[in-house]
Amino acid sequence: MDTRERLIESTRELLWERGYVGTSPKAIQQRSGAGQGSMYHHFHGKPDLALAAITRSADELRERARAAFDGPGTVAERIAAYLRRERDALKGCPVGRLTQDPDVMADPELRRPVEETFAWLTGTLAGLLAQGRAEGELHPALDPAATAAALVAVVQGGYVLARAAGSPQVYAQAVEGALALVLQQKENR
Amino acid sequence: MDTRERLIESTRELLWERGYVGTSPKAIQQRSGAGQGSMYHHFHGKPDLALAAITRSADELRERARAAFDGPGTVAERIAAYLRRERDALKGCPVGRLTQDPDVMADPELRRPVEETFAWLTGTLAGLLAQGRAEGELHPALDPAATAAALVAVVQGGYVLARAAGSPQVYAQAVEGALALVLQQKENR
DNA sequence: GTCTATACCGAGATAGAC
DNA sequence: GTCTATCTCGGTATAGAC
Repeated sequence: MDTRERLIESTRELLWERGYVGTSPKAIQQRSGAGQGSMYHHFHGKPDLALAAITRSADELRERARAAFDGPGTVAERIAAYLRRERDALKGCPVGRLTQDPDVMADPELRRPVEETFAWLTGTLAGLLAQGRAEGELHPALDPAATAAALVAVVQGGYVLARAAGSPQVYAQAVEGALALVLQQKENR
Repeated sequence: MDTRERLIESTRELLWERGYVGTSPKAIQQRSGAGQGSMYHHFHGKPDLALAAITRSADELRERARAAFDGPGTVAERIAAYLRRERDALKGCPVGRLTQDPDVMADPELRRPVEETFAWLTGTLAGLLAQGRAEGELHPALDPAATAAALVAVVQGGYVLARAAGSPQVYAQAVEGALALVLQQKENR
């Protein structure tokens, strides 16, 4: 991995662990093993480097979600697979976390990937839910957009609960609770 | 409002807006109108002041939730009232946000109020759900603890979605989606 | 209780040598 | 491309006068 690459990866880790305000150029340099001059040679500064890191994290999240959504099985199974996918609940969501970073939200460039990621995520999930409803797999009264928003929110909020409790268990509990509500519609249909 | 009080309130606002790492003593002094010496007279430093602010925010959250939970109406109505309560979705949760602050989570003293708040919240909500189930108001197969975790997560995650989208609408959508899933059980019973 | 002075360190970046 | 030197500012706190 070359220097530029190590800088981006180190920044991704630090943004995930400490957020934008909590991440200093010096910390990035130390973790990546790159020197001061090296970092400023490859990037214009902290925001520039952060943009590269955030964009990559957003892309990665999208790909992982797509893999579950496009996987095998019924709509319900694919949604369950997405929600139950192994996650490091205590670390939280590398993209969702940026939402709490005032400096990220204040910068349109840094903010865009975050905004687009969640728009895509809820939109895609809503499409999947609509499909499941059309195929009679889900309750006809189910609102795809609202349900999609609720499910994505459960994941993001599940991280909050897990971190607050200091245990990943609560995350799993929240997800199972939500899943039970969605899937139960099938049985009651 | 005396100086000490203004210091606490200003810190609460800043922690809410910018988090712990993003809040400097200087910023607190400016917002509260208190001088350097004044702040260090009333508090031992940033962590001490933050503890007072966090504790108060946690207490406040608890009281507001209790008001909804103990309000009039059926269990379903009280839960709906809690979820639909007016919230400043774009600002997020003053307590949940701290969960993303590495320095807060690393300090047991600062962390405790956060942990306790969510434990109480999910526990209380679970009790309410269990009551609703016992009284035949909710589906007998509903898991109170898991459902409570899911609902609290929807609120916390709803804030994330709202901030990502830059619009409070998404928050409302997520909450309504979750509520529809929970209440629908009643109709299908 | 509140003020000002002072101190030290890290954040964030630039300049120029190699 | 990478290194070191240097710069300026703000974060965080202490000391002592008033």
